[in-house]
Amino acid sequence: MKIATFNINGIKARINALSDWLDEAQPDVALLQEIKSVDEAFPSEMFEEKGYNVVTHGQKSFNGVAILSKLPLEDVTRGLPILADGDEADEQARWIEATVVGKQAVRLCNLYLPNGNPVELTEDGQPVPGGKYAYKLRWMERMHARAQQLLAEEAPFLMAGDYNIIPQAEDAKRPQAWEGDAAYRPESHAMWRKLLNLGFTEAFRSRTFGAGHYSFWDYQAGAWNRDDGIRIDHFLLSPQCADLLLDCQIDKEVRGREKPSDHVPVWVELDL
DNA sequence: ATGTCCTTGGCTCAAGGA
Repeated sequence: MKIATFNINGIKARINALSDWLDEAQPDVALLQEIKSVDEAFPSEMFEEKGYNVVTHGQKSFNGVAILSKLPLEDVTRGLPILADGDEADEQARWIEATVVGKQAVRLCNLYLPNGNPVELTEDGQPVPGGKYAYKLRWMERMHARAQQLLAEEAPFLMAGDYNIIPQAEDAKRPQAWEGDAAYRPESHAMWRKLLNLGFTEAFRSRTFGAGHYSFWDYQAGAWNRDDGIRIDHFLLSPQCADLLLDCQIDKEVRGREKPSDHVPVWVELDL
């Protein structure tokens, strides 16, 4: 089973690019982020005609996630659970879960992690409460709690999407340019490791080593032409899911096409 | 650090987000 993640940066602007990529890459499942559309405006019919089931969790203008799947999507839930006193339901559409059943069932968590910039810090270096960076870190804390719940089931599941996290220096062409950025700050790296340390396998790095592998190139300053990219789109696999991993690749060439997203698809092949 | 793109409001450009 081929499962892909793809931040499309707006469904209206990406209809053709997305359609073409689906036709040739033929993923069984596509986890989409930044659909930037309300549910009613998402062109589900176009994907249903290609044989996909479609579920969305959208909002106006920003964010929004969707799942396309050739297999039925079961037990769909939207949003991260409210996990602590004082937590409010997330008004931002960034998380959707569903289960697909191949040889066995696998739970799919599709996420669009907050960007977190600009970073605002207090005088003693703490993220300003209510600021975008504090929201990112708090969101990661909630995601961590949800991951713990799912791990307790000891069944295959994955969490994939746009993490807005550059894991290591080798994941950026110019790492020094990202120092201080919400995707590369120490607090962000600490939360990323805290997630991984629950026992996840980062699919791409379990198979490919070394620098020069990116999933995002900014539209600005000729980043694509200079291959000035970062790797921020990831798959985290639960132990039972990692055992099923056959392959993980980045569809880099998609970035060089007509009217591209600033992200490219990343996919895993699972023995399912 | 900014050589861009996407969205919306209610236009023909500006602002916010990334």
